[in-house]
Amino acid sequence: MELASKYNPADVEAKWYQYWLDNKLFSSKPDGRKPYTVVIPPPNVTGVLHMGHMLNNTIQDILVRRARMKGYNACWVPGTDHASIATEAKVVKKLSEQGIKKSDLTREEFLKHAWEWTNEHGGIILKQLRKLGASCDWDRTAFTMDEKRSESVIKVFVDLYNKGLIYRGLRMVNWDPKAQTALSNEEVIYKEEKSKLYYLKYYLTEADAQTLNEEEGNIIHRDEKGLYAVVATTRPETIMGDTAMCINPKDPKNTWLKGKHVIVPLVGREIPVIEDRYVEIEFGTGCLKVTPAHDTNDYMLGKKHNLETIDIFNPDGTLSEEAGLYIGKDRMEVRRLIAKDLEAAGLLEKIEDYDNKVGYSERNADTAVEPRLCMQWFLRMQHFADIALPPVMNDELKFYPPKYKTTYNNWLENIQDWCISRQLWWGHRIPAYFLPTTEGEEEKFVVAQTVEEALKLARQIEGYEHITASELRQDEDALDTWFSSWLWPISLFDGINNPGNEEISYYYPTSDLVTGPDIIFFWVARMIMAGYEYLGDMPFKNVYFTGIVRDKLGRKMSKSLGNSPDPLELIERFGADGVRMGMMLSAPAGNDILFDDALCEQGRNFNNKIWNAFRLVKGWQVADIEQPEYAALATRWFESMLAKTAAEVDDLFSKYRLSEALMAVYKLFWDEFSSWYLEMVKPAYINGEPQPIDRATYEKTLGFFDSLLKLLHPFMPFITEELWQHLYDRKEGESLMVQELDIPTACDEEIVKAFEAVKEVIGGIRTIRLQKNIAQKETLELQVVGANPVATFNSVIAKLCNLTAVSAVENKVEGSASFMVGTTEYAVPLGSLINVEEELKKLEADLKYNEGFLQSVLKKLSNEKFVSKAPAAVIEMERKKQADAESKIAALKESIAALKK
RNA sequence: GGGCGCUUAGCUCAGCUGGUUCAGAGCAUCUGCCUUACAAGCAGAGGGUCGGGGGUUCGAAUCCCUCAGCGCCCACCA
Repeated sequence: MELASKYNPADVEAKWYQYWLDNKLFSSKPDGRKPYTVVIPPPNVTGVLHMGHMLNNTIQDILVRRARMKGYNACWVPGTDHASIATEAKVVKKLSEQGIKKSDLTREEFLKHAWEWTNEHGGIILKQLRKLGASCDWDRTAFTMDEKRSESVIKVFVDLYNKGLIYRGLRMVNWDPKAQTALSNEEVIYKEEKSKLYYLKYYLTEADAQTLNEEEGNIIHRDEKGLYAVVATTRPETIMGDTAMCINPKDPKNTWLKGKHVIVPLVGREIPVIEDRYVEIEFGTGCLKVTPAHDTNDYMLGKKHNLETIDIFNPDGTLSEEAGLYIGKDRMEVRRLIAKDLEAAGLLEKIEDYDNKVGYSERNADTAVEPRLCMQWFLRMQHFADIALPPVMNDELKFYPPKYKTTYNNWLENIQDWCISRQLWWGHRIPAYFLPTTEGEEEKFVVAQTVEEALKLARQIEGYEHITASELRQDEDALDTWFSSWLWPISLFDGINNPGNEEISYYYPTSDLVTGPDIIFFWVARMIMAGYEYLGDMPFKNVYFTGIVRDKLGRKMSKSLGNSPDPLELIERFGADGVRMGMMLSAPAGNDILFDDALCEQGRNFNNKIWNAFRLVKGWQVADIEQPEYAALATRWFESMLAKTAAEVDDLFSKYRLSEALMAVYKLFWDEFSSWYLEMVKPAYINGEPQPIDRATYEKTLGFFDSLLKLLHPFMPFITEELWQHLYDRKEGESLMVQELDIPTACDEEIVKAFEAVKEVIGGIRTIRLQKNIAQKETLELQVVGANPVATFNSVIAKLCNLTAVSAVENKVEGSASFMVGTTEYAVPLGSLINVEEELKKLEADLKYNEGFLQSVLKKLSNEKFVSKAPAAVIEMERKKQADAESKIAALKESIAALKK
């Protein structure tokens, strides 16, 4: 067959992917083999493939393909996540572009739009993964909001409610005013921000001012309008919600305020001064304004001191009627306005620059989260922390790299209840049904999987015996997206709806989870919790945390920076295999990877190398001739190299050191196989005619190639399949991806070691050729002074260096260039070509180094403490170093003397 | 404020249960080659007092202390 001199990935990738699909090679069903299971971290259904997905899925595919070739029944389950808040935001945006407001739609109408959007964009990302070569069992493709998954979520909600682990309560939650929903603590990202600290004047009430004795202190603030306290705040727009001022009881500078009342600036409301140790004496003036409705700590203070709560915000972040001022204006605008108005009214003492942290919504990066008091659903987490912590801490379930155990431990030890309700429509609707109640009466509800069951439960409540379904009102809220994702490893095998079924029993616990450390709390920890709660076992045995993909300057990839390459375009430029290799070359587990196109280029170049090696081997004419000695040696040596590397790769995979495993195979192919082995066995040309190769060597070489392709396949599936198909005649339906990776790992260390010396000898001769500018075509001769430790390989050395003879001599001839390998001296007679002065210089430099080395060894050996305390083996080693150095020095001196004659 | 991690060649990293001439790899660089598999290549070479300082030890990139710089996570100083 004719092969181009350059590999063109575009020619073969689509073909082989389709071939794998057609032959159902990705599909998995429970059988007698051991399972190897991976569940994909489901990307957002409307998402587009980015570099993070590329890294993540390349790693998963490498693990899955390798497991498959190692004899496991490999099952990689793909799917997407409905990503409630992100998707809903996208749909809202799209609708608003069409002039439709969400508030004008009914829930049903909105969901219709959302499903349309999902069906249109959904799964694009999964299609893109195919270009990468992902060997997912596509027949299993799931969606967190498909029927089975939804049913599982609802069932779990009801179960946890019945176990008393889910409760409903009025709490201070993180409110996203843009999406108009509550968020969990984990969904809030705190950012350092340059803001202002406003010092506001709170005047004492006249009555209180009069009770104050003039002499009581000189720290009392006074101006023409009276006595006042100063409060420092970053949020002056919340003063309408102030219901107290708080001081620390131990704060001497504020004792004069004890028991007094002050007037909220602009608002005019009279509020009490309360005392609480929570207040930092050193911060600002030591006076804190308390706004129980709009700050978590203030809320806590409010509860403790029985303060009134005034909610001055609407859900969208504008000021409400309750505020009394600035009604309908946005909170951020009000901050600017009120500062001016306070200033104008002489109520603003000063403004200082101040750095503080502001919480933002994870999904609406530009929206500052507003603490807000509202009724939400919560999951009690202590129970889950208790079951999920030990298995990770005692390494039953392993984290790679293990440093994330600390992070995990930290979070679980300080666990807080999980706010699971979201004021969204896109998601799993909470299966709680409210019963009609009269004004002022406490709300009543039932929780059940269906309306029918809810009705049954409702009718058991006194006074509701005759209630009808239409009188039940289902909770409007949806569940947090992660409340479905946490069941993923279980729900994919229908283990919630159908416990103990064949699939869940076979595939669970899954093997490896590959994900980013950014979702360790959102997802990883919670899956572990759900796993132990519902199956009494871990959801996966190992977690591989990838790093973040950054650009080569170390910056995060982002749309706004424009530094994120389009993965599909990269695949077009370098081929999927090239890109996969580019991702893997610098991706040790847990380390951020600094992505650079050059790495993909390296991958592409490697593909080309493999391709051309294949062209060489398949281009040989085979003849039934005797195997030359050098070829027999070469095959014996490479067999050992292959075994050695296979063992090394096994070990590296067991430690999840994938980039190092790839590097080991890369070097095996490029250096050992191409540069050494093929050069050794390659038949010569005689009179411009290529000579045939002997059959034994040829067949061995094809066998090596086959093994190399197997080792490489998990990393670069396409090119390896293409070449494997051409290596021998293959039957329709056969594929490399299901071959067994069974390379023997027993290695002849002796020959490997001996050959390292041979390489050095050959390198020595090549250096001489280069330095003396002697073309490879010109033959040379090699003399070995004294015993020849590489005599076995003489035929190999002769072939690679184009030597007429390798001979052992007592003394090398005059006019030869020499070098040392170990303690043996090698010489290449060059006659008049030799430059005595240069040669001397070289030898003398070498001598100097060795004498210095000997000195340091002798110094060590003459140190009595060393000799008495170091272990015998170490001392022995030093003695050997000494002997070697002495013998080298003697040889060098002899050479120098000979040259000087 | 607490916790974790990092700093080794121009770049990205490995080595770190102390001792194999241990100072390594890949890329980049330099030199010579278009040699009939591959210039997306071949052959060869140079390059680091292992962030600074101190200590333990016969011996430290490796263990301890300290300083500096960087990164991440957690936390209710408005």
